[in-house]
Amino acid sequence: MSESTQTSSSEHNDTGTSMRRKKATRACFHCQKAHLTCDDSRPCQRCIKRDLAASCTDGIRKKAKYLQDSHYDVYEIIDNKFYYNNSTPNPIEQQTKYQSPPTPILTHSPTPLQQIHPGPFSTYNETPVLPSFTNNNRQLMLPKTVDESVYLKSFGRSIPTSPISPLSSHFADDYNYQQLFYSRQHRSHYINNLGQSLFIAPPQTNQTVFMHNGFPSATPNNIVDPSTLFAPESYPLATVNYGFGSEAVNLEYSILSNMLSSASTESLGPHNGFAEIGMVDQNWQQPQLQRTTSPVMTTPGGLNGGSTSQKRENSGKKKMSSNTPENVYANVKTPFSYTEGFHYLVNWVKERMEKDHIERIVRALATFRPSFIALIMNLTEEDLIFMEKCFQRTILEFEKLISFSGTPTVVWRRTGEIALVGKEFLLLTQWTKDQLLGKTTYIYEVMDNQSAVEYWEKFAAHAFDTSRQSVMTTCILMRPSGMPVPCAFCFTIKRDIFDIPLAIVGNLTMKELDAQYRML
DNA sequence: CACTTCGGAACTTAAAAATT
DNA sequence: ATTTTTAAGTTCCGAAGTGT
Repeated sequence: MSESTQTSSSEHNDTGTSMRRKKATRACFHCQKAHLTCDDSRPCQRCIKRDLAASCTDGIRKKAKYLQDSHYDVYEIIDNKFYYNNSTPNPIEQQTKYQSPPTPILTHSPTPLQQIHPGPFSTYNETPVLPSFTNNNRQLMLPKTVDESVYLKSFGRSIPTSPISPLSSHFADDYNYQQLFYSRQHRSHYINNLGQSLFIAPPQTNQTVFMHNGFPSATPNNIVDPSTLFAPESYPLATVNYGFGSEAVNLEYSILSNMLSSASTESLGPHNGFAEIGMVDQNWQQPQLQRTTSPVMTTPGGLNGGSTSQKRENSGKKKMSSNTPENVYANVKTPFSYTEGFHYLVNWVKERMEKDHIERIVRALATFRPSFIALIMNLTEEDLIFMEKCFQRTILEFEKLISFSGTPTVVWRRTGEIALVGKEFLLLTQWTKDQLLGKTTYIYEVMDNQSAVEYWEKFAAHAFDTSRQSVMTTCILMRPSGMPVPCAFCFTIKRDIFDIPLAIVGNLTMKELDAQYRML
């Protein structure tokens, strides 16, 4: 302890040869990976020497453990009301850890009461807890757990070299391996639990969907725990007890098991809006992943860094040939199948992400799934076809618009499938139009892992939040060369007439790197 | 002999516990 | 309220391995 003070205090008043050099406040990705001395400049000296200047970005830092399992990662306060989104802790840990109730999600405006509840609440014998703000549990106190506060704090003491570093970071596949074992001990505990929560067959539950007035609403969340409905602490119309406790688990199970195992639900035919989104429970307790034996999954892609970019040999790319409104209306004869996209997402994530990232994405998906189902369930095939026409028609309009804007822009579907790219985006990312549109490419595939996770979390949080359309954030795009491009990222969710996200328009501008180059 | 990899010591940070 | 302890994370030294 005294050692360390000595070292740091002597750093600039003493020329002694024995003096230890000051450590870099933040090692770059390459140095971190190589366990070598870095410095605070970007690109750092070592990277310059090794010709890695272009990709010298801040290394990844793990979120502190106490923050890792915080489910209040992203808060927003809007009109004194309070949304949360993002990763809930591993339910198993959570059970013991959080005596405190989940934070209710307030909808921005009263909407018709609607409930979807995934069966019995106490699968694991935990009683649903009532929401309350009076609790003084640290986890419920805003400033402590808000991402931003962490951010600010770190600014307070030592200014991070990269302003975007706390939010996103470059995550190369091979590095996942190291990450995974970086701190084996406490991690393995976490991973084991997660393994269980994700891959052990869930108890059987029937999902019931309650609608109010037969009226689907655009409420961000619609799980209502009946026991909280009449509780004084509960909110007048739509209280949420979701993402916590057993429901969360069930939903997670269902979404995962369904998405991972079910054969294509596409064949279910018309009137089954469920199939359309590919996130249905349709026999979800049936082919219950054979994984029960090995709860700890090995992430094939992530662990060996091997299967880098095995592209799906996309079967039938439904190209949007129509380039006039007339064509759109004439040519679209079937609904667009989103199922494939969601399945692909799950496989993609499974293949190249670390356990906790998988978990976060699955949770994010589970967050909007109920709303999705509620909205989609009473759509007819015709509606779906109509929506697809709308989509394609919209794309046509965007196409014109985008050609005039100078901002790198991409438009993708709710599954992430890229539908339109501006030339500035191509310049920025160095992908060719053909690479992105020629075969189905998903927006998260051109992001680094961390950014992909964050994107899905943010999308989940805003998918059904009609009070705001745009989300500002940052993300790191990956060039074909593997070079990360840190960007400011703003995306806008365009919804269809049923309030279902239809298209997402993303604007990206390069960040940080140009600043670094200017420093040279 | 140069270069790479990586175990683990040294250091940093921040929460929790102890002390005033 | 302040200080100390504890726990968990990060950096990078230097030993060991690999290539030429």
